[in-house]
Amino acid sequence: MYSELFKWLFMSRLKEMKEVKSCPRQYVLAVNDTLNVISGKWKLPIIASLLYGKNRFKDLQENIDRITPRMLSKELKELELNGVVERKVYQTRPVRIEYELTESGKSILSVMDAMIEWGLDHRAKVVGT
Amino acid sequence: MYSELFKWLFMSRLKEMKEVKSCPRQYVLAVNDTLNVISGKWKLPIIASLLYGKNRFKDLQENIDRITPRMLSKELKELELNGVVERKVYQTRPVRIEYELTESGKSILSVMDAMIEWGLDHRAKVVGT
DNA sequence: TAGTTCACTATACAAAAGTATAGTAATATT
DNA sequence: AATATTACTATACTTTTGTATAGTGAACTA
Repeated sequence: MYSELFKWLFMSRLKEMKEVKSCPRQYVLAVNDTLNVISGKWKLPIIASLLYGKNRFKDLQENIDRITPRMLSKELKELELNGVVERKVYQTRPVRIEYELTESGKSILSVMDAMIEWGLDHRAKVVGT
Repeated sequence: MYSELFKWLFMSRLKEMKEVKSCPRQYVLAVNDTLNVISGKWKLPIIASLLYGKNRFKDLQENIDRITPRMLSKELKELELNGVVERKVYQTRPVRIEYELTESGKSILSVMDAMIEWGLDHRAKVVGT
């Protein structure tokens, strides 16, 4: 488990560098990578939609309530840059463009699992007290 | 595992409600709760700092590089509202105020673990290809 | 050939998130 | 009595993020 080590995390933001020498820098990067992929209003709905099977621009636009083409386009580009989504161009006439989750994209469900678990637990604790 | 069910998630943002009837609504809430707690520029550094043992306002301010008192105050209030942090007032003269992570706050490390794991994996895949 | 679909882009704007800088009130220290 | 520390708050501003609305160009369809 990383938890013990995580206590030494975030050295980039923490000042007392001497004491945080042993901090695993790559963990900070890993957390930031993950947050970049899932933060923002539309990233998760897009990922969920792609998991759900909708993969053309139009499909996504119809499937995700109130998203504008600008946002959809922008977010898809970012997700592609981040290696989470792949844009495939099929050379039919007319060309058909499909967006697919990469392996990494699909495996982000593991993070969702952790978030669901924590969220449910937390809600129970807060309501319970 | 929640993964299979997660495919039916995000009904709040998805239009085709008939097909998503079986969606576990509480999972969506759980994910949103979790994201609320960890998103923003300063939430994780604050949580990390508190784990690390720094718990007075001044400590946190010195420990978190470049945070302004306005942001620290604002974020601590939000974290308190969300049940992640507890503000304790000790009736000494002068009063001493300490911020502590609640049980929920501490357990958010499990989410971090998942994010570290995914982030490292993802980085390896992206660099590796 | 007029209209429709697909896959976007452009421009302008509004709202949310974060920053900079200064100030306050209570107490303690010299 | 003057200065310092703690725990903040207030005001104004900038940056980032997201929205609204319209338009483009290529192909297809009636």
